[in-house]
Amino acid sequence: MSPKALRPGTKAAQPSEGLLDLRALQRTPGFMLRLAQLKFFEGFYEEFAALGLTPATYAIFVVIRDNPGVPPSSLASVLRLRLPNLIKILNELESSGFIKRNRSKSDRRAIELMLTPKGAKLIQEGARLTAPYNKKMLAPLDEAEQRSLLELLNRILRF
Amino acid sequence: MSPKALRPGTKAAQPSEGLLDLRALQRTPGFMLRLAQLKFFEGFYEEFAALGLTPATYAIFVVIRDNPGVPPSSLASVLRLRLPNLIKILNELESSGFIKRNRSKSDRRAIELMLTPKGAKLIQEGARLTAPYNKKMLAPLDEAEQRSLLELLNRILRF
DNA sequence: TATTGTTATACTCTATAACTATA
DNA sequence: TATAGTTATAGAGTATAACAATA
Repeated sequence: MSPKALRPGTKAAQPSEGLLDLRALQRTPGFMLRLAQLKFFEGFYEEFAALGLTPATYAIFVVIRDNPGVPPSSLASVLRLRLPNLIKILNELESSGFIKRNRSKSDRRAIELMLTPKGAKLIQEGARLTAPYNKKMLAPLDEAEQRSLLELLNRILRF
Repeated sequence: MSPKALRPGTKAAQPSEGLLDLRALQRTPGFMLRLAQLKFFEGFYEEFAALGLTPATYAIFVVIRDNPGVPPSSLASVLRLRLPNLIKILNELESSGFIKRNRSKSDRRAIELMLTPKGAKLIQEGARLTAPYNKKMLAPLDEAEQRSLLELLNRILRF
């Protein structure tokens, strides 16, 4: 692969950035996943800032859109958020008029989450930014490689 | 691919987890990267807890080991940590006797970071856990796919 | 004046415990 | 008694501003 700066075992002092031997980290999937995720989230904030969407609220909108009536507990589970932390976000989204909470008729403890028309409009606008955003983030990969990456990630997570 | 629960546009109420339509998120690289990273970090804490290593300190040890004399500013840059946040971790690692700070002779503002023998021993023990840990995390992928994933992540990050 | 390292501090994200209302 | 949702709160991670020492 990339013949990286070979810096043998010299005791050379203060190596400056760019000349560092990072090969061990480059072979560490967890570290590379962290850097990739940081890159995607930073890019997301730039791209979606005008709409006020964050990665978390984007995912929340998408799941409610595709699963109207989903309860907070299921939503927290699939998004890997703790329920109390999700509730805080839902409170903001509801008081801003983007989502609605309905009491279930069959189990009056349960909440059914729905998008309001305002929320549906917001995620629809967000969805229009998604393709160009992903394209920019994945620019170094060709189409087949982009599909491959997604498939490998899905397999790791056993979806 | 996986013929996922097809749930057409029924207005069906309170879909329970496992029956949710998550196809949009599964096609969202940023979201899948977040889930994969969470999986790797949770697995890391289980595997390395006995040694007291975190993902952050593991990476710090590896970079100093492979680049003795590296200054904090370069370290922060490659690990994508803000310098003040890295300094706090370095203070703990130094007072625990794992690393040492030397003043540079040529530029007396600069710090050269080194592992102590104790620190070198710790990362050596940590390195022995790395292969089995990565193998467990990547178990759903065969060898070629594991290499492919790493290479795609490296390309995204232009390493 | 600019740069390296450092401290102090604020903010966001995440985690746990406890409460309510329904079952 | 157990469960879904909620509140309060503590902790970890991450951000900016300001300062000391040196260049």
